[in-house]
Amino acid sequence: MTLEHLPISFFKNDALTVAPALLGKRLVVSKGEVILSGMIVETEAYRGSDDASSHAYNGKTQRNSNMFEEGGTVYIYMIYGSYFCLNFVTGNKNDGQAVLIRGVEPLDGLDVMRFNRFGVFGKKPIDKNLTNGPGKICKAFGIDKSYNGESLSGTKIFITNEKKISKQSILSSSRRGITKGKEHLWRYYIHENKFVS
DNA sequence: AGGGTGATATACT
DNA sequence: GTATATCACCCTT
Repeated sequence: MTLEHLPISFFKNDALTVAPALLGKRLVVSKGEVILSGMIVETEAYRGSDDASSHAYNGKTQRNSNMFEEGGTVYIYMIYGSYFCLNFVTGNKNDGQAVLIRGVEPLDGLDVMRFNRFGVFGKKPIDKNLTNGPGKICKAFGIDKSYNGESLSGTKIFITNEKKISKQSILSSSRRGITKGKEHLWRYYIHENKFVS
């Protein structure tokens, strides 16, 4: 497996550029001996002061402060009291932009993921239910608030090149779960991939 | 379709 | 300090 990090400069672009470009890249989470990884298949872009449904819209708060860090920083938040969501900050410091990871196709550590999600080991066939949603990904990968503020240039969590996705198989749609403001086609996903939510 | 879940921000005493 | 509304979700029917 390729272990070359994507350069941090990759994340210092607009969220609308980074979100589709992340499709087909590999998310790697390293826990000592155990490596968990998967291919990113669905993302959503969130911008700053011009995006009413972004956490950053009303400026910096205790929860979202890491969203105002420089591109290449990890932003984790808890939603509905139960689930964590994984985001990568994009652009420059104080932009308040990020990309939410919504769908991942598991590659390494499937048995551990299955245990994290359902509390059982086993060699059952890969279930799309494992990682087809932002909360599910964090549960499967064991990502919690302790990853908030980590840099993607480190070894705990990072992104590598996996596979080139042809432009035709990248589709976009409106974002999910959005109730505020004007909605845009800022959700990106790989056509007909099983792990899209 | 409907409910569980509790952290978070904001607006009040 | 308390109260209330609001969630970038998941699971079960």
